Amino acid sequence: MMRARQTGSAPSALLHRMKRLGADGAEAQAALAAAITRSTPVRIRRELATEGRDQGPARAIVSGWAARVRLLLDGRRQFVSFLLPGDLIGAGRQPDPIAASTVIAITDVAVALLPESGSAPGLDQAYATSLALEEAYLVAQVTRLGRLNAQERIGDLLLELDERLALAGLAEGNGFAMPLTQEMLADALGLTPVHVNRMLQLARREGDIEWRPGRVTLTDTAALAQKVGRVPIRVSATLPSAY
Amino acid sequence: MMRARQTGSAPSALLHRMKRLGADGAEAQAALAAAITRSTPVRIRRELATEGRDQGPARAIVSGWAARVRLLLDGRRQFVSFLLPGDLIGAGRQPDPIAASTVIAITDVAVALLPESGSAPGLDQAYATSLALEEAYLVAQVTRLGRLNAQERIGDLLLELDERLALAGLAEGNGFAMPLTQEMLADALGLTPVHVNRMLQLARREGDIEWRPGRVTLTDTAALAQKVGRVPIRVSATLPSAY
DNA sequence: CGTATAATTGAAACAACTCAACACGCGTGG
DNA sequence: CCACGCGTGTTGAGTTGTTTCAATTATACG
Repeated sequence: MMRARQTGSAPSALLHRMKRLGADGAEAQAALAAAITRSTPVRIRRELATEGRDQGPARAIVSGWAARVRLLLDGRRQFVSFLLPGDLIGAGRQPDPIAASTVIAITDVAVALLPESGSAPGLDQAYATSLALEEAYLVAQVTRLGRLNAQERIGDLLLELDERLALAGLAEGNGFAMPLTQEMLADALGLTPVHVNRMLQLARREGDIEWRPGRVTLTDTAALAQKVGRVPIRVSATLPSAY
Repeated sequence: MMRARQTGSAPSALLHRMKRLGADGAEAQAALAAAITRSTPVRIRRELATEGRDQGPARAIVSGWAARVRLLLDGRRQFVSFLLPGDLIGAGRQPDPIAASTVIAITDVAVALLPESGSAPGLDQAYATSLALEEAYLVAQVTRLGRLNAQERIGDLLLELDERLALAGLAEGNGFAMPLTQEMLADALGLTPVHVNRMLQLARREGDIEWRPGRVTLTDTAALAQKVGRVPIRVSATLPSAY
């Protein structure tokens, strides 16, 4: 059940996503491609950043999944967000940044140092838009936890993951490779693993999803979106609204 | 019970906060002061931004409180965050930004247009740090909703408000003017107003807080922080850790 | 095979919700 | 100046969604 494999690498999720976010010039793409060739592997369960410590240089997930996590003193754990291929880490521009949360590799991951801000046209715009997207998804996570019930939370999160993987060019029809265990899902959704299990079964019985460990299929994304009341996320008027 | 008054204006929360975030040069302060003189009033309950619509130019709350809110289709409401005096709106740098959430005035509010990015040294740094802080508080809100129980959520949020007001120079000993109703608190904490009411009473009985409509007193912030397991938020190594 | 990790099930307990009624302060208009 | 209405806070009783605990079954992997 423990899959240490990377999930989704493809032509390159990072190139794909950054292009969609505005880094579509040849120069920017070349700089990113160069960064990717120099990317370093990070093993599953290793930390990419530590809460309260130096954030380090701006980086990107080239392949694999990671998660932003906060640990409470008594052992409770909250997954704040998931980092998918093409997502950025620490792309903010303030000096001496400190990580607000720990980032941990959920699968084996490849990480690249991001080209310097300003080193190619379009790059800064893509960084800024990525940051705005990140914040928009945080807002979505807040409403998910604050106002959705267990069933809705699960459906909504799966739709978000699908949406974001599509942005990175990792759409695979109506489902995707899914390295999260039910326990991780629980820690992301503010639920217990037991309850996540029961609600997943319910969703399966109702035909909303298929679930094999390691892979989810969303039977009908539009219907599911309607069912959980999800609206797609947009942060820029000039960006396609597909995600 | 309806207090339409502004809460907290003082010498100027915006100047105070931006100075603490790195805009401490005379030029930056002068630019901000000029912006403040040109600030416009916004009435309670009016919107400062609308989800899905153009975000508009970067602005700051000069006085009063606002909130970032998301409305679900069936009427459920989630307060994503509160905007206090000195907080920024739409300080991201991506082009054609779209608001990810509606911003609504909780009290009468004064709003100033922010000086252009790059128009004075230190300004951009303060903007970036403010953005990072905003994200850190979003992360805090996620853990609050995901992993804290009702009692802890209330204590934790009150401590955060205290912390942030202090950053804006609006600390008033051990309490502060509090324009939020219990219903708003409920919508921020993912609870029902009834339950918030009961938990507030509990907190009062246990001596953690005093509550008069319009004003909260935190009897012993350190003890309360310990009780709810709260750790103060930091985003920059060069910034004072006081908040 | 044997061991570890993940998924599943059942029963009982609990935190938080719902519904409905009531109290209170305050501004407003008659 | 009083009556009324409205937003807010408070209370009680019953219900429900989610948790807890503990045990069992599947699945991967060496």
